[in-house]
Amino acid sequence: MSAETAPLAYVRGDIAEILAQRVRDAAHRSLNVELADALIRPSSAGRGGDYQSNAAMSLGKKLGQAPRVVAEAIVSALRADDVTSEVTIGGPGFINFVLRDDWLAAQVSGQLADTQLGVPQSAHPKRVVLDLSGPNVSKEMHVGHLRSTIIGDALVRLLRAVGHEVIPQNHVGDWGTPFGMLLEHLHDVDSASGAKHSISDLNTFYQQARTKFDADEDFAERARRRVVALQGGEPDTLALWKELFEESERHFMAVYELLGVGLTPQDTKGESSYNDVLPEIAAELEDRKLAVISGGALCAFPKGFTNKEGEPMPLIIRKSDGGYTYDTTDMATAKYRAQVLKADDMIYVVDAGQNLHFEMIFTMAREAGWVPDSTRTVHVTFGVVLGEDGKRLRTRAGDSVKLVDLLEEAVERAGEVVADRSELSPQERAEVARAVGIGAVKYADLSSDRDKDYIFSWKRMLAMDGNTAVYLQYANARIHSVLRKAGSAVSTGGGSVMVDAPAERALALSLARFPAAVLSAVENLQPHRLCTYLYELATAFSHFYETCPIANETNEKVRASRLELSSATSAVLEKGLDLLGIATPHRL
RNA sequence: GCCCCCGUAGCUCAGGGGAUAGAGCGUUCGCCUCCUAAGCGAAGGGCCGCAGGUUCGAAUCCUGCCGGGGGCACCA
Repeated sequence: MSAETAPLAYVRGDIAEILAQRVRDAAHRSLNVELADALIRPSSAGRGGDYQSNAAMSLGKKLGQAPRVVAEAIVSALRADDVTSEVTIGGPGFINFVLRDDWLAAQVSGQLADTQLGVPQSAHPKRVVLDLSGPNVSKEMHVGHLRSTIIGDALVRLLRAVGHEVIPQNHVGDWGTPFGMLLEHLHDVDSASGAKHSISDLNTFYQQARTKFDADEDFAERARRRVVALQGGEPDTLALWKELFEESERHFMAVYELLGVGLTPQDTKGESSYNDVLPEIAAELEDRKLAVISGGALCAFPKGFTNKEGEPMPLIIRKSDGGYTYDTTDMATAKYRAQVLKADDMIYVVDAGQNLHFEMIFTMAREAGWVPDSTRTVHVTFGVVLGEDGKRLRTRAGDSVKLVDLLEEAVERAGEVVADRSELSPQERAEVARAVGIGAVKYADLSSDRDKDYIFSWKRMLAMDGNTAVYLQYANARIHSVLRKAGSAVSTGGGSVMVDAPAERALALSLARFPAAVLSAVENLQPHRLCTYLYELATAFSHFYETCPIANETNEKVRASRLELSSATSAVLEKGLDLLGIATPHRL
């Protein structure tokens, strides 16, 4: 037992790591084995422990001993009294750990005084180039851009939180065949190209151009020539293009602002910015025999990819008409990110449909020696946004839903919910509606496994119960309310946390797991792991709130402790939601 | 034809080698003279798509099927 030993002081990071180290040490001392993994996991429900080690079973097999005997050997050699109050062996050889109450209390106090709330900085900080959002110039942003933008932004925040340097790259679609169509069409209908065009005009123009392109061969030919003019830098064409670009970027920034996403014009590095190097890219691949003419086009064949006919599958580096494709642009982009930006990691947050394309690009860029083996290339995929009918989300007319409309509706719907909150001023209500509405949309996107398609449902995402942003925001608002009532500023860690009641203990344990949740989200590039954690924390708080009086508690020491637990919960909720890009109003 | 993703409670989703598979919604039943009831508690609900295999142990890993989605030569 632990009574004689002082508890281990506050430690940053995943608390399971501490137990893992102790178990490895014990296994080394008692059995003379090096445990690669102590297999520490949160305890199964109802087993009375906080954490368990599952290492004895496999180790027993390896050593030819009964798992329970191995477990006993490890436990007898274990030196963990400063962390645990009880260590038992259960079942075939599970080692169960109960953490010391006073250590948990010290963890929470320490966290509260720590600006990082326990989240450790990476021992090997990396430079991460992260591709996200990627809207198209002259098209309004639609739901198709939602996920890349939201998930990408959350990943930027998460990676930075653990100490990585992140360079966001907004690879906007501002070049290529569609612009030939669009520019040629604009030229047809409005030869005085100095006229200003709003983004929704452009959206309409775009659709008209598309229709004309498909129906009118003469127009299609002119459009192709217009692409060549654009790529060749013909002044009038370029001037008109620039207008489109600037109007579009104003629109993008307005959407990012509304969404609360940190992207700025400095992060924009569109397809057009690689235009000048495309000939060099093609020439280098051709000179080095990495690309050959096939069917009239210059093609590179990365190893291991075949098409329907079982033939090698190409990246089209230069079309038979001399133009370049997004294969070329993406090769140039990969080279730039690896060699100019000197990325350690290159992350692309792009829908799952592009998987084959990026696998080919990554493979070819490595074959060309542009991306070194030491640089990690990751395609962070995500599924489609579905309507409640289970089909791709569309408007009634069958068009893709404009992002601005969607977000405005979110704020409006949230506003209706907030309307009867009489204690809020009109201005506060507007701010709260925004935080709740936008938060709901973002959280709905972030809270389930990104690889899955998800069903967009207003009713569910704005629900007060369950794993939603509002529920978390509400929990946090309640805490602020309690703290106001208590006349206490948000505590910054007076070290007065005591862990006694079951609900206090459960809350403290949940708080102490925050760093592990962040690390898990970062390592797997899965924001939903943090969401799941935050929901568990909010649930633990709700239980604590129901069963433990806080501001009304008469025992001063207990009251101070509970206020500090509440403050810590608020701090973690706010930090956690901030890492997801979600606002946390103090009043709802 | 080949490749990628998905299949867990009626619905929406967690869990991705460990003990008795968890939430929320919906259903049923409780809880506001008490810090925000936008809340909390309880009950009921499961051949974890199917079949093999690996393992002391499989919802989890492997193989093959079935079902859904996506991709596979000059659009991006």
